[in-house]
Amino acid sequence: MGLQVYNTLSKSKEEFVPLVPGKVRFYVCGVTVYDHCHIGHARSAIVFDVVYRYLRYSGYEVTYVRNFTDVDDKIIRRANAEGTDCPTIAQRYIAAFHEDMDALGVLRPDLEPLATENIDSMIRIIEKLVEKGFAYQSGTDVYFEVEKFPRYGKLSGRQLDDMIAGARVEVDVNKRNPLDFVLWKGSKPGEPTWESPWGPGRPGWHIECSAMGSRFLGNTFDMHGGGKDLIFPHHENEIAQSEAASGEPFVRYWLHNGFVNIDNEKMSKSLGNFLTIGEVLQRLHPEALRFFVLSKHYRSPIDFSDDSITEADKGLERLYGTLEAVKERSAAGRDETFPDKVLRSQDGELFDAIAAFPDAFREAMDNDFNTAQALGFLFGLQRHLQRYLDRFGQKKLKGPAAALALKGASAIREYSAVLGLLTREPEVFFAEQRKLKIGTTGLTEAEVERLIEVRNQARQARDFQEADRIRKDLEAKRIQLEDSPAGTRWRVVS
RNA sequence: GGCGGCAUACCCAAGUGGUAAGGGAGCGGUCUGCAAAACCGUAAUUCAGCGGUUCGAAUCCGCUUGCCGCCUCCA
Repeated sequence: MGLQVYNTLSKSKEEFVPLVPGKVRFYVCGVTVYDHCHIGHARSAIVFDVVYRYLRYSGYEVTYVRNFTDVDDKIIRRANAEGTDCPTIAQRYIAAFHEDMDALGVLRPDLEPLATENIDSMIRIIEKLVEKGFAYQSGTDVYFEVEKFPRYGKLSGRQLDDMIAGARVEVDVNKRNPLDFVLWKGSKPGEPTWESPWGPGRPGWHIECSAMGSRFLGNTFDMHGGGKDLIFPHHENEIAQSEAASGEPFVRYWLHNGFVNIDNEKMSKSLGNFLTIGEVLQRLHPEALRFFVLSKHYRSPIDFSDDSITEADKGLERLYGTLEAVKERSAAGRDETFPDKVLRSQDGELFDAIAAFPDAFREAMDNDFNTAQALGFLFGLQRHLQRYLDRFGQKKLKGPAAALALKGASAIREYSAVLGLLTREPEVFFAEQRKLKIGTTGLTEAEVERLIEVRNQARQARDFQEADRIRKDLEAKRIQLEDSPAGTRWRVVS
């Protein structure tokens, strides 16, 4: 069985069959660039990054588009507040977004279109909608008339009547139906403006994604992703506009990721429990944030807390710890190759675990991107590998013994790379961890290293009382020492 | 009011009809000068409760309880 994905449209898992065999056209709603991104954006970006990576790993040729909404009320407001213009604001936060994504190891999509560079496409769709009678001009605005589109509500599972009955639908005298949404807004003084058949103005939010999606991926494309909160109205409206205009189905599979809560509360600016990606990366390794996100299924809500990120941190360190051990202990014999029979004779259990791993990993990922299960399998392989290393005590591995260990390590790295994890050399990772956390201890790296040096001299002189005293002092400052034949390592514990 | 989701060991979490993965914490052991890390062992006769379908259910159906999200800009 191949890839199964949960499709919001059918509310069930479906076999993924791309429109064109071997190719996937994939669109994800990007961000509105008016402020720094928060960890909710990070989750969405990481989740769909893994979808992208896994599709490519599975052999698909993927065209991945993620837009920037760079014209919007919030951007205008911010520009006015700062006495500058919208492009300045947009460019600043696009740069910040890229900085965050790069730090998180989120791959750049194949295309990152800007709304403001696709106004013509939007106008053409709106023209077609007016022509076909799905849209009407009212004053200086143009609206989509939801009652003209019978399938309205099919994604979010709502009935028009139910929605109107809800108390929170805004009343607007310009609209024929309160649920009609704006396609084109007549401009007010001081706002960015484009010429159009309906006078100067700017596009509504929903039409942007319809236009960029169809322009770069065609009238019908395979996958569209975004946060759960976009299901209604944004994605519902995209479907209505696009399908009304083209007369073709818009998207085959809709994927939506769950929210991030903070200490079991919804993250929001009004609650003040808002964490930007930049803030979190001040104290948490980017791969640990990734690990945290991927340790739970992408559609479920996830709770960000000190405990949950500490767990993620420890899990990652365990994985990297084994990679480091392999690297240190298997230096010799790196270039030698041995037949499987020879490798298997070193340790049948490890050899078989390595051989069985790819299918297990794929099975997990094929099941609607079950990264949590995939991670579980990764730990299984890690344990086999570490157990194998431990069999040799402190001895260095050579020849086929080393080759088997290296084979295990490269299996771990190959598949964790599909998750965007374990992408660094282990010693680089641990050095980054120390650098990140040393600030919370009140010491500097140099001070710690000097104390370790003093302690090791004491140990050499067999003055264990002094050595243990230094270690205890460091421990009190949350610095943990590990003695090994390769020397003394240290880390900051949470 | 409408729509949808969730409830699995101390905590996090996978499991979607065949007899409970994994991680963290704890406890015991191995290793170690002692530690730490790692490894080994240990933890749910049971999956919110009740009823039903089935040879068989955490998994399907119904009801009950509790929690959460969306319906307004939102990842």
